[in-house]
Amino acid sequence: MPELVEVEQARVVIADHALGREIAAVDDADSYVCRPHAPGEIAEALVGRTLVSAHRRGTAMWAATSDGGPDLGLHLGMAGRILVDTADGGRAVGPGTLLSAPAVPANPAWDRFTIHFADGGTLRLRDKRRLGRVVLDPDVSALGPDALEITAAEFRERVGRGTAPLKARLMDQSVIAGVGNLLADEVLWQAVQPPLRPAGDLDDAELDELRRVLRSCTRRATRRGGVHTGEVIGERRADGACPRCGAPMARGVVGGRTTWWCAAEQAWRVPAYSG
DNA sequence: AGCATTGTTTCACA
DNA sequence: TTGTGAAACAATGC
Repeated sequence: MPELVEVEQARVVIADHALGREIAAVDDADSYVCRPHAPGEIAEALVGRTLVSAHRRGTAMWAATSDGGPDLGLHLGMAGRILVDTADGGRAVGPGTLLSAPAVPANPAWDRFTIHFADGGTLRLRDKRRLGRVVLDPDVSALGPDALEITAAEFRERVGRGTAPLKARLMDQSVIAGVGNLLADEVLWQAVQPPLRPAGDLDDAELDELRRVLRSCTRRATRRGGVHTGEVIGERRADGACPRCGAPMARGVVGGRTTWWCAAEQAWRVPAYSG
């Protein structure tokens, strides 16, 4: 589920519904999700406080806490969702309530971390696959600039270098933070760039265009409810066809992830050796 | 049974 | 030392 788009949705849910509510209890018993904290450690740091603001950089998210308390880091991993029960006892809100988004998984056993507010409501990390992470004072220093905040000059400088495939460079969170596997496929298709092309080969105009497309894809996905709504995402299958030209979609592994691209428009062949 | 999965981290290697 | 790629991580669905 979560790339930058989904994490931003979750951040907004927290900002709109979870701030200022006194924390009465915390279930941090999942010692894998909460590593390296011992059970009770996060609870002790949070009980009695409130969340005061919600932040995000790439897919890393955290909430500041009152009275100089530690930041609460919340990472959604591969399948995590944030659910917040409203103070009036209303139904949970979260990305899953958006019409086009996949339904929130219902199994309570998938609640890996829960904050119980004094008003009776909760904030939960519901994560089917358990690759999400909750940690106090998360270290985000290794992340590059957020994909939505990076300037054109930074983008040219950071993305447009190296011999790694363009897609791998885009997904390198230390280069630019927030672009995951699906968004990368969508952006490269929209920009008509081969995923396998070496990142350092792009000129400034191409990099500027790539950044423009990244921004438009991200905005569009946010508007429509998630990165899965991308135009080419539905064609990521064996009999998929390019929505522009109808050519078959090609499949490969780039940057360690399954990658789909238009076999005609985004083809890349290693230039012939001409020495 | 076997493989794939919208993320991150660690390790091996050039 | 730096960059790159593969595997592991946990759990589930097809």
